[in-house]
Amino acid sequence: MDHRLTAFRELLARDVVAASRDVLGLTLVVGEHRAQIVEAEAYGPTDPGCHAFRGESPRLKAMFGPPGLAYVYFTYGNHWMLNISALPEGTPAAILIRAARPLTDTKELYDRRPKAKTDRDLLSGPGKLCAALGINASHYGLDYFDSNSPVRLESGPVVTEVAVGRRIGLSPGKGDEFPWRFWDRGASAFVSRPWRDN
DNA sequence: AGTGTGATTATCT
DNA sequence: GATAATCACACTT
Repeated sequence: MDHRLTAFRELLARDVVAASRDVLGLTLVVGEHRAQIVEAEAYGPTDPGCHAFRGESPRLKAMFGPPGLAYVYFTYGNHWMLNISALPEGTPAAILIRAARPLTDTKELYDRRPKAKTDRDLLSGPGKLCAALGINASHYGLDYFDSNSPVRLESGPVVTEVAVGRRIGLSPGKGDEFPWRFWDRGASAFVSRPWRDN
């Protein structure tokens, strides 16, 4: 593991917000596909927007586990979401991977998302990303730092132009005002909501 | 570019 | 029985 990825791993163990910023630029590898992460959000303990706010449950096992596991869940009757568990075992936190830029052949991604017209439509949202990459319950709990894992992280450039905003989709009063969403300004065309800081 | 709404189901109260 | 870390489409400006 190179320095960039090692540094991210250490940050992931102690600061989920800082890690959500640092994850930008890293390479998400799913099977044969590779994509550069361009948008992410932090969810942590004492956060009303976090699924674990009301304590542990079977679904949340990965979030309560050690840092670097895939927390995958299904929502709105339609969409899978892909997260990276953070903070030490017993402390619930996660990074929601919201958008990425394809780095490898996109044929299969288009097959899985027939409505996509351009490469920017493939991974520009957490539900779209999971659909295009084929993420589902079978990926639950996988280790992002295991080089044999079907879902893993590899190194990538450090992103210096990082924009910050409020998290998307939270109800009023559930932490919707926390500035815990980060995206790569230089890749804004591949982000779920590129237009501005808020 | 922005607003509103329906789809559809696992999970928890 | 209510809710949800979304998406796509229709409609307005």
